[in-house]
Formats: sequence, structure tokens, C-alpha cells
Amino acid sequence: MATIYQVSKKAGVSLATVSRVVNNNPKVSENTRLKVLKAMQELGYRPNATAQSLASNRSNSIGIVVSELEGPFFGPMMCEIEANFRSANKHVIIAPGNSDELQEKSAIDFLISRNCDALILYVDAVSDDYLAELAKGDTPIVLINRQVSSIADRCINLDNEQGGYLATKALLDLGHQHIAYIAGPQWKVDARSRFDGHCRALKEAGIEFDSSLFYEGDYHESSGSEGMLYLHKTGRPFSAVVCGNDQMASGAMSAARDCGLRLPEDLSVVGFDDALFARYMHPKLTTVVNPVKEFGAQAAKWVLANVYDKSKVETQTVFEPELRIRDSVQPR
Amino acid sequence: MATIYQVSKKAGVSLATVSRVVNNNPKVSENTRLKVLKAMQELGYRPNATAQSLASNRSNSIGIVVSELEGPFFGPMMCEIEANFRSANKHVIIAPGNSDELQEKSAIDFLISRNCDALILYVDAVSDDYLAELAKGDTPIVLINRQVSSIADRCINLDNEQGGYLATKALLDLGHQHIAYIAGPQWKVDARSRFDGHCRALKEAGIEFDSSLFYEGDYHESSGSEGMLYLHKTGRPFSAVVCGNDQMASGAMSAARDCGLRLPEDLSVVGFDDALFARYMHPKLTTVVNPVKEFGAQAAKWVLANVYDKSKVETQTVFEPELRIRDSVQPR
DNA sequence: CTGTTAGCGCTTTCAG
DNA sequence: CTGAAAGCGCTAACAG
Repeated sequence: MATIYQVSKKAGVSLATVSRVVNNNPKVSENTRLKVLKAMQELGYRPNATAQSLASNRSNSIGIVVSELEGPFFGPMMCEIEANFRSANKHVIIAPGNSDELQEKSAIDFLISRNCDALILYVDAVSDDYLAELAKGDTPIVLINRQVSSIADRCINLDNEQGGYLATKALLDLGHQHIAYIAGPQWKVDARSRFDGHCRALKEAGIEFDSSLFYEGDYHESSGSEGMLYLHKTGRPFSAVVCGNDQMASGAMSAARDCGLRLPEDLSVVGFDDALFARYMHPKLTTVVNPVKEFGAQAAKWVLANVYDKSKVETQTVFEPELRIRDSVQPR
Repeated sequence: MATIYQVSKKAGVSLATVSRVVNNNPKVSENTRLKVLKAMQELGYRPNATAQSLASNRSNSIGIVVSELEGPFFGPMMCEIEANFRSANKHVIIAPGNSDELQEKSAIDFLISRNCDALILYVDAVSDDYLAELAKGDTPIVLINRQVSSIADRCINLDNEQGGYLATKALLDLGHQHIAYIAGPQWKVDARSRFDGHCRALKEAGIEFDSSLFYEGDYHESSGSEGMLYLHKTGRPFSAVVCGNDQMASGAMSAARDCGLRLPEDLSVVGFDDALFARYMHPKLTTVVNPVKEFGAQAAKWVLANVYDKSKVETQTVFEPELRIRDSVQPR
């Protein structure tokens, strides 16, 4: 691979000049610029990003950590972030945290050590204190789906509690009285908040929470199935179930059918997230919209403005959930 | 951020010694190792990967380019690759190619300029020649879902033609005569091969391919729906449809129902890939298994062996498809 | 076992 | 507008 030195040699200019044309520095005469460009062309020169990064302390790349690389949730988010940066000629480096404290920290360390200009984090396991501390470091961070008060302006969030409330409220309004709940992992704040919303709706309707109608899953399809099987087996009657996310709803619906239930006649189901596949399910899933793409777009926007342009731009930090009613619910 | 120099100062040793303990060089006395470790601890030192990479010409990171960041296909693949490398203390840098020649090239350039030790590529748009040329460069590459003869040992593939054959054959065996086909983009080799397999099965059964029973989609759900709508509108009767992948099958099934068809009574459907959601659909989708995770595992294995351990290890390069029969098909 | 000394390829003052 | 020179933080011979 050709180096900047070889290019300068070939073009008969100094190394600094080559650097200038690479960086589009305006104060280079058109003449020499052309000479340099030609030399670069002929040598097939491409700057070594590592060296640039070391010398300039700027990498033009943004680190992203997500809980998972797979699944219908993070894909669109990463995609949106990437698209926003691509048009600004920045690159993303993605690392999975796997909802594990050590792995999340190691992902963050890796990205920092790689000289990322900023970090966009969707993390579950690390503490607020850790994040607050991290925010004091040299690398700017923005948080998705977390609320850390000391850096509230860089926390992008959905009102999950309200979302959970809406989901259950919709069922209540349709006359359902016995509503089961298949929750996400309760140590995660979002899962917890959604469940809190469910309880609020119940309470408001004067219905007492029945713990035998509750199952804690892990946000994946299979646990939705397990949850449904479990609930069905208890024998406790219920005419509707709300799930902590769409994936579990999908698993639950599949299992419900295996149990001989007709959907939505025998059982109404509501999910959470409005993943792409929700509208292709049968029956089409009623769910709470989680604007993941917007999260990504806002996060990217914040970084572009504050880190690269150094302009202060207002970003929306909290989003309101919205219920998307489709065919998976029916009046009682 | 503390540098290696500050650590050496604090520990009262030379800079080289610190480097040695960072790199687990065995020839450091236990005593000084402890001193250095302590100093590192106190300063919260973490090596600057960029500098390490520049100095050693080794980054311990592997570049991956995938067609898309979202969707049920690439997620599990990235995940598997990442998991394999994680345990070896290597990191992955993921970049999307978006099935666009320029973007794929720019993703590759980016990864190379970032000093990746190897590249794992799932690309559609760049030419075989380009890849063959690339393979001659300094950065080792392994290809998934491509066949480039000059580097056949690093091409990991599914026999897509055979997969397409199996899908249609299954339907034929069930007595279906009029089989529609919703294809992936025909400029992609995999989509093309699957369709070729379909044609072979038809031919073998003495059935002539009917072009009015063909629709070319783009591998996404929405185009599956569009395809079904289109086929339904032509009025040409068909009792089964095979789709280029599971996502289009999902879209097609949804649209079929919107057209008033019962599944699988009125229409049998078979997909391709065996994505996770296929088994949660209703009816559960019959499909051809595409061992994406295996692809990822093999690719990672190749890199670990050939790039890092410098040991030659046999990797499986071509996988045989397998039909997974579920509930979405029925005898005619 | 440990220290010295060149770089890795590029950016960035500072002069001119 | 252009060149010289000093690093960025770390690794890797080479001595000792």
C-alpha cells in the first residue's frame, strides 16, 4: 500500500502538501493539487485511517453498542444510525453488549480504545453511575432507552410506562377483565416500566393484579411460547394477553394455537414495539409503536451537531408511545 | 487518558517493559509485572488500540460487510461471527454494503483503511474480478454466498440451485401442478440459482414454466405481498407458490389472506432460509434451511486458523440445503 | 529480564 | 501557498 510519502515523492511536493490535498485544505494551488491527485491516482493511494486517527485524534467513526446484533428491533435502529452518518461521511463501528455487564463494558472499552469520536449506547446491564462517570470522559456519549439524570439531554427515551398503560387500557376498553401479562426481563428498566403501566391501567379499572396471570420472559419468541404454555396450564381463565414485546407476542400466539385457541376469537393479544413483522402476522398484531428509527435518527443528529459541527441543536429526548390497533384484539 | 509513558514513569520502568506486560510477554519478572499492573490500575490506563494497530500493523479486528444491517438473515450470521471472535479476543467491525456496488466498495475500503486483519464479505454487487483482485491484496478475505474460482477455498456457499429444486419438488410431490414463483432480485446469484432450481424441478416433472406465474421481488416482505397481489390479479390459477426467501413468503401469505385465500387449504407456500420467525408463522412455514450460522462459524474459523494461528485448517465451503416441512403446504 | 531507539503513516504548528 | 520538523501512543528489534 502506498504511503503519503511515496505520493509526495512522485508528485515532487512535500508530504505536508499531500496531506493538505487529502484533507481538502483550500490553500493549495490548483496546480499542485492536480499534480498530487494524479500521483495519488497512479499509486492507488488510500489514506491509512489508523494513522490519520492517531495523528489527528479524530477517527470519523462512531461507536455503537446494542444489546443484540439480531432480532427485529436493533436492526432498523443500527440501519437508521448508519444511514444518517453515511451521508456525512462518518462510519459506524458496531459492538454487541449482550445485556451483560462485563460484555457491555468491554464493548465500550473497545470502542473508546478505537478512538471513536462518540458513542451511541443501548445498554441494559451497566449502572447509571457507571454511565454518568463515562460521560465525564473525553468521548461524548448518547444513551438510547436509558435515563441518567446528569446527562438527560443525551438520553433518548420512550415513555414505556405509558406504552404499557395504553396496551392494557385498550383491552380493558374492549371489555376484557382477565388479562394475562408476559413480561420482558424485569431487571431491565424498559420491561419493568411497561409492566408498571399495565398495573396502572388495571388499578385504574379497579381490577386487582393477579400474579398467576403473570409470566416473566426474556423478550425472545421462545419465552413467549413458554409463557403462554405456562399460563394455559395454570387453568386460570383469561381472554387477553399483553406481551412485553412483539417477539414474545409472536411466540405466545403460536403456542396459543398449539393449545387449540382461536385468535383473536378466544384470545386477544397485544404486543409492544411494532416491529416490521407485526403487520405480517396472522392475525395482524395490535401493538404499541416504539419509534426505534427515530431513536437512531435523533442520536445520530445529536452527534453530528454536537461532536462534529459543534453547533447546539435541540434533539427530542422523550417520545410518546402510540397504540397501533390491528386484528389481534377483539371485544370481549 | 493515560499513556504508556506515564505508566512507565509511575512504575519506574521503561516504556518497553510496560508494552511487554500489556502484551503478556512472558519474559518479564513477576515483580516488575506487578509494579506495572499496579501503576496501570492506578492511572486507569487502557492501551490505545489505534496506536497499537499502527505500530504493530495488526488490529485484532475483523471487518465484516453484510448486505443489510436489518432483517432476520444477517443478524444471526453477524451474531455467530462475533461470538466466535469474542472468545478469541478479537473484535468485529461491521459495515453495510446495501447491495450497491459503490457502497460495497466503500465499505471494503473503509475496513481495509482501518487496518482490519481480515475481511468477511457478504456482497452482491461487486464483480468476481474485483473480488479476485482484492484477494491478492494484503488483507485476507473470505466470501460468504459467493463463488470466485480463484479463491474457492475461502468461499462459503449453499447450493442454492438444489435448494430451489427441493422447494418446488416438494410441492410437485404433493400433486401441485400450477406453482407460482416469487423470486428474489434476479441479478443476485443466489436468487437466480434458486429460481434455476425451480425450473429444473418443473422440467423434470414435464411441466412447462409459465412466465405469468412469475414475479420478481426484492427479498423484502412488502415485495412478497406485491407479488401475491399481482399473481392473484392475473387470474391465472395456481395452488402453490414458492418464494425466494421467508420474508417474501411472509408478505405473500399476508396478502393471500387479504385476497380471501385460506392457508394452506387454498394455497400452499414454501419459503427459503428457515429464518427464526418461520416456525412462529401461521401456518408454520415449510422452507429450505439456509445454514447462516454455520456460514458465520466457518468464516470465523477460517480467519482464526489462517490469519491468527497460521495453521491450515480445512473448512467446509459448500453446504447442502435441506427441506424443512411444516404446516404451510398441503397435498393438492 | 530490561532499556534504548527507531519507526508505523499521518497531522499540524511554525517558518518562509 | 509550501516545506521542515515535531509528535500521536505504541511495538519491535537490538543491545546489554
